[in-house]
Amino acid sequence: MGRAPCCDKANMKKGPWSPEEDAKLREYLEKHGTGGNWIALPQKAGLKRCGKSCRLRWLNYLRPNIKHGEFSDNEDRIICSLYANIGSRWSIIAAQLPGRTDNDIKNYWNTKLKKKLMGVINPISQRKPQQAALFSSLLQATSLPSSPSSLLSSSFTCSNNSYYSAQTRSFTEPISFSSSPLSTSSFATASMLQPRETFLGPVQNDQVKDNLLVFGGDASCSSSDGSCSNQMSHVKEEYHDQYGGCTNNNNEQMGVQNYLYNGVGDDQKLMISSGAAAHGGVLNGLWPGDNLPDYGLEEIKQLISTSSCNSFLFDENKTGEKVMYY
DNA sequence: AATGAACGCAACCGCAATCTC
DNA sequence: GGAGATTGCGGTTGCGTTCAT
Repeated sequence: MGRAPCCDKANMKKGPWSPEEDAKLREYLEKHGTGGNWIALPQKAGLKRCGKSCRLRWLNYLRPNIKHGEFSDNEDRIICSLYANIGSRWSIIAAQLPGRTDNDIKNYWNTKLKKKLMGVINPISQRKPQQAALFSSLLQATSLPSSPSSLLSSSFTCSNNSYYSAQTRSFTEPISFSSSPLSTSSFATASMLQPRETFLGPVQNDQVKDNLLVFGGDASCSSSDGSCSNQMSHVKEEYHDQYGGCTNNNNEQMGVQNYLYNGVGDDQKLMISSGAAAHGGVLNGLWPGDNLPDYGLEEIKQLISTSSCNSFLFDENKTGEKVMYY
């Protein structure tokens, strides 16, 4: 049985919003709110728009406190950092940047930030030995667990006594991570596991200190949809893929493993696999090689980890205690 | 000045998750 | 418990603007 369309598209206006439409929508929402039903809203508000379209317009543009314009360096860094660890989870990234929407960040990433990073990827691709050394030093710097097994046997304790068990690969309920400091040994995975509201609060500008990113504080709802939904079901899947059964990317994962077990230590294994498997990323060679037709997620992540963004991830002056607080 | 290419951003689309009845 | 409705999300597209030739 087919699914009914959310609205009668034939009678719906599409395309850019006029100031009049904006005014109608804003006025209605300020008076009545959404009433919990976006589908019915356009009719009530006297708009010939799809409910989805209204919702998007409100959340991406009309909603109060939306920040438009240039992204700051701190915001750049935050985006880089989170992208390197969680990939294109724009809503989660947006939640860390008050006033920014996921659409904004997505656009910004696709049009500017990615290119910025691409500008330095070529030189890196020519430095395999150095990169290996860099990887090594980065991993040392980040104090990752000594082996994947140490992670697999770990659990994440949460503020309200719920926790994630790697052995059972499940969360107890209720799910909530502590916002107290976590060492980077937890970061690679914990950051992928966090529900946005509880684990990562919005990053305040003054929270980026001494090249260390500090997360915490109140949650925000800055996705394009303004949503604050719990991400954990998705995260569970991700984690399952990562350490359990990666069904979609077996080849890539095998490729990772082959590489890992031939070339690098366990620390590296963890770091690489956490990114690669979690996203089902395409590994066009972790070392950008002779054939590099396109830069995949991993290359970008690698780049982020090794170049322009890493200065805030790692305190370059303190090789012994490189701890990020989240 | 004209024109085509590149860019940036708002909006759309489709799918998956969640909710409601 | 199941089906349909609604919401949330990320990828993609379309179009206006800017830039280069």
